[in-house]
Amino acid sequence: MTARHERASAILAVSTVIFALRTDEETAGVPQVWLPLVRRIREPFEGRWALPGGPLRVGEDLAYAAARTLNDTTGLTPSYLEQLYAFGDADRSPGAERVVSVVYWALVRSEEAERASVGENVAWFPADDLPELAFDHNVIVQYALWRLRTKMEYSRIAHAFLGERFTLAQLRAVHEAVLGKALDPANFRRTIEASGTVVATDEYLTGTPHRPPRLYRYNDSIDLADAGPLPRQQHPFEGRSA
Amino acid sequence: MTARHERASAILAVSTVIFALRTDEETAGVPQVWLPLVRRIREPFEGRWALPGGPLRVGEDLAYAAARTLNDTTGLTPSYLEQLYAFGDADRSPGAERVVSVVYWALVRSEEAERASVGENVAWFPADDLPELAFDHNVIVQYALWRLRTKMEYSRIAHAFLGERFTLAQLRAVHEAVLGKALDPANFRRTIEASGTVVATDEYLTGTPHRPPRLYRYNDSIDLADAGPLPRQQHPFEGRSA
DNA sequence: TCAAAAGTGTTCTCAGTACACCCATGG
DNA sequence: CCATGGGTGTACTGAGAACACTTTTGA
Repeated sequence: MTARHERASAILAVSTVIFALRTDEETAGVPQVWLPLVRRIREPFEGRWALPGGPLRVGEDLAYAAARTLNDTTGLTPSYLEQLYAFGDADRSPGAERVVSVVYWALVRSEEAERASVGENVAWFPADDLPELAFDHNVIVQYALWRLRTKMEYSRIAHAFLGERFTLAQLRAVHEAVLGKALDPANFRRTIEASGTVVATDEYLTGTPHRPPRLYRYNDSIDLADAGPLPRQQHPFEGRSA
Repeated sequence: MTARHERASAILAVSTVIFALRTDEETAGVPQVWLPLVRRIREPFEGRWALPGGPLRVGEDLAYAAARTLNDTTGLTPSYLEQLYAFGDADRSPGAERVVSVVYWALVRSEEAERASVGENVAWFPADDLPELAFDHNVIVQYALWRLRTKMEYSRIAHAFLGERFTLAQLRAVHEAVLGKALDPANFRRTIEASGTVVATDEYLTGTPHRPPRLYRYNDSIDLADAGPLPRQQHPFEGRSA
């Protein structure tokens, strides 16, 4: 009949797909989407790369656990964090007990991404050229990428890759990197300005070899109105510097 | 550091928000969105209405568990089932141990909804006029309703409320009920026909007090392409008749 | 022949796109 | 003064909204 107080027979974990823009040496200045992965140090899939994550602690909210575990493993503090999907198919962890993973996706600013701890067991990979990952993590990353691209087109998340002030060219570069195609500068400018998501400041970026572009800032007063009626929890975890 | 093999300190359950269109006596033929709820028979929130659901069984996929528990409690078989969100805030189950709920939302055809078991502990409610529910279920229903409305505008889920053959007026009535506003019949027809989501049959619905409308059917050959790269699992649970 | 819904045609608006062109700065 | 990206103007296109109009049935 209805729910008994049996224990659900599953381990509950939280993982996060972290996206940042990085400029590869090869791609010569054109930023691309990268993500940090951690190497597994035990079976199953020992030695394989996997999404950062960990178990949910007592009294810890899901979003908080996502932010905490990603910080523990990569040292990063995300500027955007959103739940992606709960993966719980019975066969996703062959041999071992079934794990239900509540997966989040996160964005980090480029400056923040520089500071990330890298080492033997943490490394960055281009999002559309990954090795074979542990568990079903390849599928998960694909889905997260799809969500990132889809949401980029109707939402305001691009700002989460940038700092406080930015030029429209920088904002456009974010869109281009995520969508993987060039955008018309003139039309992009008009679309963004019409949306009211950014506000022009009276500052300009100097030192360029051409006309100095105006700096803009994020317009906080605009309601996102695209995440549905779920209560906002924009920054569930304000970084704990080591 | 990374995930230990500790047990996550949470009970894992699956619940479902079930939507169907019903024609109230009061609203005189205009269908509205309704949903079935079950009455809780133990603490916490004993006596309150709640979403149907239950614990996840060993070796059972999440979507399957959603379809099974909703069938167990309401007797319904959904024509559409999709994951909504994982709710796991530490304080959502006051007093009791924290429960992480993976919530699904489902659509059932009107004929199927008629057959639903109703009784002392199962009843239907209009979706936008609910009593105070157990746990955070009011918020969950609000979110599911938002998803239903959002998805209705760019996807093909409306068919899940109807049978094999239907008129465009019936399809339009589904949209109108979900969106809560009237739509222009002429423009609706053109939009739907242009989308290629339905195919005209050479049958007509007779017995109307006016010109008999043509019957259409769902176009299976069109890819939805709106759910992202997640593997399809359209009908995880093919009803188990009691 | 009339009411009512099925179905068609026409126009308007607006967002997105393509692309020509001027502006301002460092070298 | 010139190369380069910043920034503006303008025209084209397609989707959606508004609404007038014709068609086909039962009563």
